[in-house]
This record gives sequence, structure tokens and C-alpha cells, in this order.
Amino acid sequence: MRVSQFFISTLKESPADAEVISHQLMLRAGMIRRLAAGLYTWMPIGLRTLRKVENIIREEMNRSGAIEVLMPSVQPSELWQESERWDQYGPELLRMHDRHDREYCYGPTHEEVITDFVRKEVRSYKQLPVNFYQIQTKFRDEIRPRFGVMRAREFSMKDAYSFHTSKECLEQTYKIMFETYHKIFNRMGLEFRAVEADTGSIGGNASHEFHVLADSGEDAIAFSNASDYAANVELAPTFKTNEPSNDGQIELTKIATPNQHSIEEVCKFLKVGPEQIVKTLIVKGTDGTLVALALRGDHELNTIKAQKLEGVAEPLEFANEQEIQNKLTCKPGSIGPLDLDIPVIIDHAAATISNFVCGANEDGFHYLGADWKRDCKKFEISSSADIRKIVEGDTSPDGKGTVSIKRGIEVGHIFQLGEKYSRALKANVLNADGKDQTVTMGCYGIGVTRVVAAAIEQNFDDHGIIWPESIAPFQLSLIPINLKKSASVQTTCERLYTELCNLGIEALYDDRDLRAGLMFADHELMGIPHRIVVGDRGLKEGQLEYKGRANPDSQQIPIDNLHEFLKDIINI
RNA sequence: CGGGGCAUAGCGCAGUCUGGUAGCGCACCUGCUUUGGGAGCAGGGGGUCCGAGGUUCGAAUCCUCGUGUCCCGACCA
Repeated sequence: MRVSQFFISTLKESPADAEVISHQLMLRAGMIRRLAAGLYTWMPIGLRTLRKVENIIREEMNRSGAIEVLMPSVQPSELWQESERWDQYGPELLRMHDRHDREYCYGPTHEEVITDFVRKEVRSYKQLPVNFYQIQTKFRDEIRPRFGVMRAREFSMKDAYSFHTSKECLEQTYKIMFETYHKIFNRMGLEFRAVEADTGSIGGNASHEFHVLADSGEDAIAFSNASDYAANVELAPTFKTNEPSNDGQIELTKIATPNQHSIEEVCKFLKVGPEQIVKTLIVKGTDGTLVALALRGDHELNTIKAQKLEGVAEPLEFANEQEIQNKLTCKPGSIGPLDLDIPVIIDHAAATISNFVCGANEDGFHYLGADWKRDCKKFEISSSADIRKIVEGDTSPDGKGTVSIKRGIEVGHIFQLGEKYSRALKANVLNADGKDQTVTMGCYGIGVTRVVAAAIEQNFDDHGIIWPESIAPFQLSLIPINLKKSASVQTTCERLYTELCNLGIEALYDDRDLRAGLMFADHELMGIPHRIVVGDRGLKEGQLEYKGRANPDSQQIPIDNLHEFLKDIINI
């Protein structure tokens, strides 16, 4: 492509509201422009990368045996009424009316439509299993769209839905998708992890999220340094480690701690570490009761785990100061698990410490030297629970190695759905016995536009984007120095450009006749992996200059060796 | 949803407090010089100062009501 016949539009400064690096660089490199909140135009350079991502996904999906379809983005409300999601989905679902006042929504996902399609088209178990997919625009009316295309309202997604007559068959396809996703993200050159995910109310243990690892990720991932284990921090379980030591050597003492409320303040005041403190959080229980949750001072409550406990309200809600004062003998800041008049749930880790500090249930007082067995009447070691977030250095939940925590960007999610939609929409087939049978479903998504942003979050430097080869908008930049002044530069570039095209290399030939620095800056910002510079200086010696985007050093290449040289570094 | 900030040229911003000719840098156009890492000089184009009311001789500036946009927000015992 000649730049003069293309459209590139780079910015020196990034717009003030772009806070993450991928958003800034996508704007500066001229990949996207914002139209309105969460709505973006893909410009030519950006679209080339988006198409490459799509094509990798499409090729691998096809190879896995999935079959491409394309469903409407606008969907009738009736289907959503049938699945009961019309009422459940809430304001994230963009709803609209047509001229006859019929209700529609702009599809945030396509389970209803595909299930409707299958119930109409698939009659027999002999047609199963089948896995349909599409690459299509979705709309989710996010409360707070941000980070550019990372969390936009309109976005492109690859969604696949598989149909089966048995759980075993579903598991088989699930496994194939699991492997296919590995192939897809590996081909894109991304560092990622398959992460065990929440299966919600549907049950089963079969759901994985695929996360690209990047510091700006919104999710924290806990993974083992010794195995493939990886899970969202929200879900990674923690276990009872050892029995509480019951030395009881230190006497229980009540000590005045005036105006010391937070863990930090109490630590400083009493000169103890936060791991020697038991903090007590008061949350709402069922039927308007209160429940106390006891944790080590340096641990954080995991709300998802806590709200699943019996007697705790779901969703989890903290008691406010008024409610605490009505039921307890003190204000927040001095609450402790000993002698509390409400149910106390103790975290595994908190239950194994002794001689700890905790609130004395009297304003401005804490206990020193507390011991569970001796001082807490309600304490039973067997009753401790898993209510904290896993932390770096914990034993891996699979027992192998210890836990590290990194941030990740969720780019894919695979899920064994079961019969949730097929039952609601009555998607049945005749089985071998000639009887109606509800089909079992799996679904598999990849956020196509988000992948582009995630790839940038993982691959950039001070000069701009550094695209992995397979998703770069162009493979190679051809940069002339003094194009219009030097006849030999011009004829050489024209010849090289033709040759590169004939070799099937996607070259971006910068024939704008700009200053060298401008062109270098533009092409580096756009992240093009390879660069050939043609100037009089080198041509006199029969040399071209080559530089790889990720490599700081350039090298001279004899012009006659260019083909051989490129064959080694680019997959032609 | 609650709280806060912002809204002036395509982008980044000043001007608003204290009302009186709408500015700067980048980008864009013209000319000359320059030409291996975001050039220099000269000239030029481009504005619904978010919108609607109000106060005033006069409003980007003050007041009221909207709209848009961005950020923050339950770990506190």
C-alpha cells in the first residue's frame, strides 16, 4: 500500500480522556476515533488489524469443525420473554420499538436467537453435535464505558454455540474449544492464561476465562508457579492450614485504644503486625439479622465467597453504623469476635492464630493476647470457613507450588451452558429411541475488538505499538529518504515495492516525501514490525537499512540479498 | 445510582476569580529555505466559547435549569 493512496492520521498528543495505554496509542496511531460514549469508528489502519484478528479466529474455528453463520443484531423481544431474560437483563439491554410499536433489543449476546434457529432446523440426534459461530457486532449499554474499545458499548465478538444430546459429547466439544482458544491466542503471539471461572447458578465446574496478562487488566488472576492452575482471585479457594496453637501463655488483657479504629491505627498504637489482629466485619444476614465475619487483619474479605454462606444475605451488604449501634454494644472500630451476641463466621486463616488482638466490643477498647479456644465461647475449629481473598504466597489450591497474582484482561470465555436455554425455548431433537430430548448447549466467546486493545497493552514502548507479526496492520515499512530529490532512491523504492508486493509481503510504502524523522515516528507509532530504509547514502554502497520494531539496532543489508534476508525474518 | 471535575478551533490548553475586540502550541493551507529521528521564517484559513433562559448598555466570563463527558465510590471495625 502506498501511503499517498491510503489514509493514515496520527496524533502527537493523546486526547486528555484516554487513560490506558492501548486507548492512547489507538487514538494516536489513527486506529480508532470516538463517535460517542462507547462507540468507535475503526479507521483503515485499525481495521486491518481487526480483520487479521478475525481471520485467525475464523481459520481456527473452521479448523475445529465449527460452522460460521451470521445472525441479526436486532432481536425480537418475544425470544427474550421466552428465556425470561427480557425482565432479568436490566438496563444493559438496549431496547427499542419499530413503527408498529413492536419491541426489540440490540443483541448483547445470541443464545436466544441461535437456540431458536436450532429448534427450528435441527430435528434429529443424527445432526448433532453441531457448533455454530459468528463474528458479529454486539451492544451492551454499560453504565460506564471506558478504556476505548477495551470496554466499549458497541463491540465485535466471536460467539459460538454448540448443541449435543449428552453431557459427554458437550465435554468433548468443550475440550476442543479449550484447545482451539489456545491455538488462537498463541497465533496472535499473546501471553495468556486459561483461568477457572465462576459457573454462577448453572453449576458444574466447566467454565474458563482466557486472560491476556497485562498490568492494566481489570481482573486479578491467581496462578501457581508450579502447575497450570489459574483462577480468578474472586474464586480461588483457600484452605485450613494448621490447628490453632493453644499455648494460652499470654493473658487476655483489655487495653484502652482511644480513637484507634482502623487496622493500621491499631497496629501502630499497639505495635503489632496486621497478621496478629483479628478484624470483625458486620454484614447483613437473612431476615434482618446481622452476622459477624472474622478475618486476619492483613486479609481481605472475598464478598463472593461470603455471600454464599448460609445465613448471609445475598448480595452481600455491610451493616451501616446505625444498624451496628442498635444491635451491638459499641461502634464500628471496636468490635471483636469474643462474646459477640450474633453469629460469628471465622476465616480459616484467622482461626489458626492465637495471642491475637481484637476489638473488645466496648468503644475505645481492644483485647491483647486473645485465644480462640480459651476466650471465644462460640469457637469451634471445625466451623471455620473460606471467606478471604487468596494472596500472593498462599499454597496453590491444587496443592502444587505457591500462588502468584497478576492482572489480566478477559478476552475469551468458554462455558458449558447445559439446558438453560434449550429447556426454556424447548429446543428438542428426536433421539435414537424416537423420543423428544432437550439438547445440551455450550457457548464460547471471544471479544474480538478487545483482543486488539489487549494486544497493545502487552506490546508497546515509548515510541508506540509493537505489533505481534500475525496481527500487524502491515508487515513492513518501506521508507525512502529524499524521495523527490533522488532519482535512484525513487527508482529503487518503486522496484522494491513491486517486488515486495509480488512476494506477498504487505508493505506500507511511505511515498509522502516527508522528513525522515516524521516517517520513522509515524511507522513506529503504528507498530509495523519491519522497516526498510532506502537512502542515497546506503545506495552508493549497494546497501539498504533494516530495523525490526522490537529491536533497537538497525543493520545494513546488501540490496541483492533482500529477498533471502526477508525470507528468514518474515513468513512468506 | 451517589459524589466530584470538566465543556473555548481537528488535538492539547490559556482566558472565567475582577463582564468591555476570542487567544497560544500542535495540526491544516501558501511561499521560500531546509532535508537520516516529530525543521525554520513569512503569510493565511478555521469558533454555535455545550444548550436554553436570566441579570446587564454589554456575557466565554455572573445567576438558573438542562445536556454531554471524564474520574472516584461498600475492606470499615
